Amino acid sequence: MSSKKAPNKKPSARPAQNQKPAPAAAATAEALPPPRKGMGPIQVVRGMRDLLPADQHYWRRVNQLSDEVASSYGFERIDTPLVEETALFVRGVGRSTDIVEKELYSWETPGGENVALRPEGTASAVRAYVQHGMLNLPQPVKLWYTGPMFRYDRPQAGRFRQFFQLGFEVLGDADPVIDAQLIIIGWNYLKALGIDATVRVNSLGTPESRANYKNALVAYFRSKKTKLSEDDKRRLLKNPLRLLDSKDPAIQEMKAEAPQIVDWLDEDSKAHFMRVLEYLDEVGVPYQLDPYLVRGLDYYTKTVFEWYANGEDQELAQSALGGGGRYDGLVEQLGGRPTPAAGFSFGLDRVVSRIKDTQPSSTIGYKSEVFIAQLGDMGRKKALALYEEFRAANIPVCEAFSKSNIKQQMEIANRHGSKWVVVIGQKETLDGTAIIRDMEAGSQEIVDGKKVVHEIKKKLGRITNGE
RNA sequence: GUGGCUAUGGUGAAGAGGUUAUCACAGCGGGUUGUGGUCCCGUUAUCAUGGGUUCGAUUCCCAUUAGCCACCCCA
Repeated sequence: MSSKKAPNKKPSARPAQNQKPAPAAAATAEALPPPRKGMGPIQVVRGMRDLLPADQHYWRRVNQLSDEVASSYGFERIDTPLVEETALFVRGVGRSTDIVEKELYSWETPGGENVALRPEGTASAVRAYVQHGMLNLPQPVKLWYTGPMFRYDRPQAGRFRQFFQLGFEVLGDADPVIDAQLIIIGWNYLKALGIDATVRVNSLGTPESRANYKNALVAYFRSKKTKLSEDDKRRLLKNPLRLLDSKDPAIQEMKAEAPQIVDWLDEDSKAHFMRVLEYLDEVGVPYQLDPYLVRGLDYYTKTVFEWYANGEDQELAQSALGGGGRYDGLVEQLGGRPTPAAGFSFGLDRVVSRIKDTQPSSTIGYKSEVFIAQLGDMGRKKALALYEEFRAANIPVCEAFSKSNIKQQMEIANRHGSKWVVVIGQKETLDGTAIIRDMEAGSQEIVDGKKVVHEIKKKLGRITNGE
């Protein structure tokens, strides 16, 4: 019933809770859909994308493996909200990082809260650890998660505003074996997907040793200030460690003479780092020492690492597949007791695009070995019921019930790669039979309508003579 | 946020300042309503959006938007 003419009732399907009395809209009832003047059909928002059916099997594989790997290493899944208080990321990730400074999707709610779409997962995991008193659980607590993250970055190949991360976090343990094992997990994960990658490792030491090093570094580059570009000068002030990452050839040269962080590590950090490397050696995980590796988030201490895909095509090799490290200060910084922790994450979009490149897919779409074709209304009814029988028997089966033309149905069956087609028409319904056609041989036989599923089971080798 | 390149049907391409914008693939329909993968036929585009130059633009110019690339940064 349409309530169009109802005099007093607003036909609003979805009454907004705190709707303001939009004055303009009241005047013209027609003006509801915003007229995107001159525009074509609506498209995805910039930096966002659809994961189409054709790609889903890659994602399924990646997600299944995530689950397997995580549980085989004793990690438990956690899902945190996509929206958190903005302060969580400001305090967690670091105020002066780009992620917070210019890439945060944040806004004020109608209730006046400052919230943001999560740009990464660690801060939320730590927040949950603190909030739910997980310090009372046997330590360490091992958590893993996967889901979309959001950064208002400029899109590029392998870089989106909504992207998917797989993350592992180990909270409540300072032992270097944790760091090593995280790297081993990542290594095994990539290996299982057939991705050839190298992990680069470095140590940033404690906040104190890092600060000392930073001073030394700044002093060094100050002395060469005249050779620095504007960009690099800005970085010198804001985030000097990043200078080491610069692709500027001038910097590359200066780097050689620059103080190296290893020389500034405190004894504890140095010993810690050595242990990590020893463990990696023990397991035979190949790694690359990278004294210039600095991560973009402020919370890292001691061990840091990043994965890069090996191979010629530099486009993808440029951007990290994932990375992580130890963050011994973060839990305290977010209001918990001082708690050591470490973790890492993978960018699944990049992982998927990598396996797409190296391992092109062959199978697309839903595959089943049996197709049910029907003719006439009686046949269709019978077929509909038969479909349920197959489902109950756990036999993958497909159909095209909306088609009445048998020819078309055969065509579709063929496209699905079905090996057998069960045909039920007027005649079969009346006789209580069904036709089973062998698509490869091109032959067909008539069977008892009640035994169709049984016959197919036999053909699929699910029943041996004994039954 | 800065700079460069690009923008033609669902996809991949071709195209010229001017009457019906080509080609391939996919899709849908059909080849006399009970049988497939070949074949044949039909059908599928206001040439990204807005503006300008011109008698005339999809083709030239500008802006916008988006994609890609480099920077920045990162997963």
